[in-house]
Amino acid sequence: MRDVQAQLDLILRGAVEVIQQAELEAKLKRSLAEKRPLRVKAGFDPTAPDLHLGHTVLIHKLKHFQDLGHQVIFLIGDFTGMIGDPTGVSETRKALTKEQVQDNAKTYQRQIFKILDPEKTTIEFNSRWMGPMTADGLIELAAHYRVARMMERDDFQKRYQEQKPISVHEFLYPLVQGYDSVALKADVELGGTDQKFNLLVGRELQRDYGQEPQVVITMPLLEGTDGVKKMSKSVGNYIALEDKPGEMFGKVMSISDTLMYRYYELLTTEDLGRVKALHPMEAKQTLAELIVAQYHGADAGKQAKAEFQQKFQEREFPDEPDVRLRLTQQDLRDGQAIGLVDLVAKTGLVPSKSEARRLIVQGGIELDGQKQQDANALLALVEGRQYRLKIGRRKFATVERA
RNA sequence: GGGCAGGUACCCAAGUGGCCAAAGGGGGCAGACUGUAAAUCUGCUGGCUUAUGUCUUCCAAGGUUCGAAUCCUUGCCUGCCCA
Repeated sequence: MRDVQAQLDLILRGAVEVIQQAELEAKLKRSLAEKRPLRVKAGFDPTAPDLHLGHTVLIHKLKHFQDLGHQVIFLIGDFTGMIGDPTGVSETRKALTKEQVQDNAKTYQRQIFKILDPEKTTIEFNSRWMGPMTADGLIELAAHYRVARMMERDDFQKRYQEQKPISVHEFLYPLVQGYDSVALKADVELGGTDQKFNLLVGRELQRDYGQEPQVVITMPLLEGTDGVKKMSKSVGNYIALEDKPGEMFGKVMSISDTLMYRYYELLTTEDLGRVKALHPMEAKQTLAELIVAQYHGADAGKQAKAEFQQKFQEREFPDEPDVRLRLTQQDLRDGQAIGLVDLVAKTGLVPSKSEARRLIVQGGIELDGQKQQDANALLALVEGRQYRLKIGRRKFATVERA
């Protein structure tokens, strides 16, 4: 184990806030002296089956602790997941069923080991202690915190002022998360900056339960692909760890340059000075390749890059279209031609015929490289020939007569 | 339990009897421009056999009316105030 200063350097990298740094130093010092690794906890809500890059900011930080020889606890909030974290939401979240939570939790375990060392990682479920807790226990827990303190929370207050609903069970969420730290005797808890309130509840509860309060380390929230809102499953601006290589690559490429540097900072170990010296597009492709490689392997990274260049940069038709359409005799009018609108709609890459028509009129459709703008066009397709249909910017289909 | 204010398209939100498939904003999609982006500008954004056509929409079910997102009744949901 490295000395305190060396550990601090790594631990503080990228961190927004440490509460309290002096306590952290003391804990590290003692850990070193007693050869007792710190217990480092980070909790995740299994609200959706996929982890995304936003979560990996924390997971990377866990990895740092792991590399320093500390005990990393990946806490799956299967119990809290049924409550739904009210943090940052403007309305009550829907609760998940037990089955959903379990399925999602399984996926989580598979995904995090692309970063963490499975041998050295403890996985916990907070249902282990929350499940058996009786109503008495819950009431006792609830007695440890005040409503006024609860309402200090920005999001609760905002909702309250805006006359939006707050359910009582949402108050339980911070309490349970805090109690997790008690149950796990956590020395350190990691979380996003938005989690600060919940993390601090942990400190207070630990103190109340006679434990030394955990050190809280907050990490920045990674912005999603839109570059504005935090990456989140519910907003849909996320890059999932299990996105297909091509999709993952494409999503990374669609982010703004500013955001790209942020991703470099938080998701890689690349030297930022060196990255900034590169042409932005080069840098972005390298980033995309790095990320794909981490989750799908080096080959997949290279391949995704090559495909992307072919498909978008060279504006060539990809080897693998999204859809291969084979038209039968019934699809053709008089056994010969097909309306352009019908053809586009038949690929299923467009939600309705009206949408297909709109795309045509707006110049979003190309057949064999030719822009098609006549919505009423009838196409006579030659048998045995393959046609290439480009729909919008990123949808491709091949068409032939069966 | 009582009083009051609300529930409109993916989201926010306007609309209080016909001119409403429903203003405006956001988001999304497309085009131009580019570095494949971002930013910007423009257009589109319920479905259908594309029609100055038609069908289905404004919490739900009934009702009034030639005609309802708009009025009435009941129900469900949300918030506030009082108890």
